[in-house]
Amino acid sequence: MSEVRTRFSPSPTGALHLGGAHTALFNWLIARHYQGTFILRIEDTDQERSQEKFVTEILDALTWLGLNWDEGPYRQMERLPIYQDYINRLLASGAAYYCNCPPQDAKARQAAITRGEKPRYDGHCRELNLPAGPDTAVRFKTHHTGVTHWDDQIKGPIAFENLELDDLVLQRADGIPTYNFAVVVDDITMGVTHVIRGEDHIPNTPRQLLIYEALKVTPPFFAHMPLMLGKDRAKLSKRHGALSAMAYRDQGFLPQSLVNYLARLGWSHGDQEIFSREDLIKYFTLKQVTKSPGVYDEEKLLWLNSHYLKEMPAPELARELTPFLAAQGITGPDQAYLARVAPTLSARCKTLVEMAAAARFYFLDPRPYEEKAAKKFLTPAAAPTLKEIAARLASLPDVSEEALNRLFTGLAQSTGQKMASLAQPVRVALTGKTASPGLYEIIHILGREETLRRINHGIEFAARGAA
RNA sequence: GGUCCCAUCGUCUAGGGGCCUAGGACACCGCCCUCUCACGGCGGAGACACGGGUUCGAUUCCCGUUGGGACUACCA
Repeated sequence: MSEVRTRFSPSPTGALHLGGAHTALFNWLIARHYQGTFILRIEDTDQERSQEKFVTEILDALTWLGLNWDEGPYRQMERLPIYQDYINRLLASGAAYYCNCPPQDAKARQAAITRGEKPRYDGHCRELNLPAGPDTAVRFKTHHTGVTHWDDQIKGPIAFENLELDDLVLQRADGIPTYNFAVVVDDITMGVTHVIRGEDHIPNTPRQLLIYEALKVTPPFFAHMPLMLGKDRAKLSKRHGALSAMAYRDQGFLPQSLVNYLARLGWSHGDQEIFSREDLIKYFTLKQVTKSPGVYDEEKLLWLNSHYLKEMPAPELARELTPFLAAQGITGPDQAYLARVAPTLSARCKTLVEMAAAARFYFLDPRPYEEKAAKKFLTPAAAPTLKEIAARLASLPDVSEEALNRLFTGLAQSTGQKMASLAQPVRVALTGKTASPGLYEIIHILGREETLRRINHGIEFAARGAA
């Protein structure tokens, strides 16, 4: 096979959401798998809704996800002369014609659908041979007979009766091309070999195929991916709380989690669930893409994220965690200290946001204590125990985890108290909570001095029943 | 409404005629580990939408039904 060229072509009318990231990933993966080229194209012909800030956001999101592009970003609005050239060819060959009918009214169209009618252009100007002029659009002269079909690389053979298609507008009255025409011209001129997009584009494909035919160009392969659905099984959208890729970053997800999750939605490689980027590039082919749509499941994404959090080396984890600490009021944390802190938290947290919150006590005084925790464990009865622990801790030669283990188990044996009744009051004094990383590792990281300070505060609280 | 797409545990999926007593993963439940919470380990519950064919034999192939979805613009 000659060079494989895929493209991702978002319209900058919103941020890059999960569905878009899914499509972008599949295109990127195919390009990388076949050592081809991944093209980025901005489809900004909708002047009304396109915004420059979304272009920036989309580029940032793709970059964050690690979906680097080899060509582009091309912008359709910068390619107007190219489309005009192709329009002229179609006009010249009689495959297109001018039309000055008023644009179809959106409301009227909806009404027609609910009435059970098919809203389609009546072909009024089809044979009128109108010249160019103001308020004049260019329409495609669709064959009324025959069948248009293709062998979809994911879905298999798909066919449409040409009679079902009407004469679509190729170029608006203002000279700007419409989607179905611009894609074809772009995919031709950019040498795209595999058009991989959501299955919501299936109905567009026969129209585009007819344009290829009129242009006498061999069409690329088409592959229509299964859509990503919300819990209600409808196409994922804002009302499902579908977030932009960047929002996932802000919620403490790692890009590798998202990439792994998105790759496994609609694609599989045997029973494997965890895929490195290299694995994905090595194994990803269209053959293993499923036909049926998949429901977005945040629990599984969360599981993947916790997996990658656990697996991440401490220094890197410290670096990733740093920006999230700011929200906790912790700025410019010592990276070496944070690199000791982070691994104690990584198995207990599913996102960086959670982890930053859980890291709080390592940097800040745990008071005020969590009310229930203090009430249950920092009781007057616990005060003597805490004092004894403080005393023994003060005279401990070193605060290694082994030494601490001996201290606590020794105390448990000599006093006959359960470990839990020894550990929990200390835990609350040190962290303000009943759940935390292991006591010995906390003490070891906090250091003897800080630990004693906090235990003493705990003793004060326990003695007088208040902070 | 019309056209098109889809159909295995709640979810993501493996399997594409006999290997299926249908496998894995998330979530769920139980047990173990244990200073708490997690991690981890072990175990459990849980699916081939329905009806016809084809075949010695269908989860797997064909048709239909049902269900779900997408599209139906001078949006992309």
